Amino acid sequence: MLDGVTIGAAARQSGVKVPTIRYYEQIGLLAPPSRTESQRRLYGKADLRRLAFIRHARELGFEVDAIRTLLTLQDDPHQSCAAADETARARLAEVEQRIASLLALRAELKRMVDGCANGHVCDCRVIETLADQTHNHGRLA
Amino acid sequence: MLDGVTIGAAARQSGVKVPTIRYYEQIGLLAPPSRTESQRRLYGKADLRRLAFIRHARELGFEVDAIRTLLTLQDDPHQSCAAADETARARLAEVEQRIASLLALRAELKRMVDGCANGHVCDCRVIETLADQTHNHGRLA
DNA sequence: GGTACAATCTATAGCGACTAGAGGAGCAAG
DNA sequence: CTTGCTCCTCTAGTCGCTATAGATTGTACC
Repeated sequence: MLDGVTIGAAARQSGVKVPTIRYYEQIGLLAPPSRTESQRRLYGKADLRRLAFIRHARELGFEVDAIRTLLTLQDDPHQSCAAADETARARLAEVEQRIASLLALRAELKRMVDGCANGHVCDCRVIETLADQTHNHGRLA
Repeated sequence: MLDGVTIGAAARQSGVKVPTIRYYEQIGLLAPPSRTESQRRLYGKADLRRLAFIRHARELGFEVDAIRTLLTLQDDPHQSCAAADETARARLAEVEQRIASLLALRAELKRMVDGCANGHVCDCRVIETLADQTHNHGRLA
């Protein structure tokens, strides 16, 4: 199977934008695909799967370097999966951290918004809340 | 008031790094402070408050442009607070969205990590989970 | 076949929000 | 006086794209 789909179709199917696909090729995340005579890229099934993989991982917040690692592991499945597990674990910790801080943030934003009488005159606490530095984690006074 | 603290002290007190303070000045988020004879920046109380405000807002995930808006409102408190409220509301929506997707992500990562027998041989599902774009139980190349 | 228009190509520059480095000057303490 | 820290300016790099320019090429319709 030497033929495949054009970059546009690949973009549609994978959900990765055209320039982003080219960018991934440029940074070596995606191998250069075969080309038509007129130098157009042709993507096969494997490329599409790889693209979907990348996209999914990016959506999950994995950095490109982490994805590179995962892809290497994928390419050589006999390797230990410890690295993949490690990567996922690190990410999980990160995510839980992030969730916690976003929950705190949401509470604060809610407080801010609630403090502002919706259709009323300026009784707004948004700025005061932001200016309020009782969240001082700086040492000293 | 001609004196104040140096940029290093300001950084320590506000929690904003020295180069970042200079950067904020450069992009007009912070007014150029007074200087010593040898051209060192001197920050007063108001500057420190503003820096803390900026930092707090950045921590809350406000973009620099949004902060600029908030600072303008702060500088002229007679203006309607609707804009500030609006900004905060938009941010809140964003944050709730973000939390939702992170919760989904956490579930997926947990599933991934749990799928990998901890100290054991490769039974690892990290890569499969990531490659699985349709939530089918397909295998990958 | 002609013509219009979409998709593709390369190459380069820009974005946000910093961060790092070079190379030099000032200042406080031993 | 010298060591070592802080500070100065300036430029360039980071990450993960995104946008633009200008040149082909492929496709659809007549």
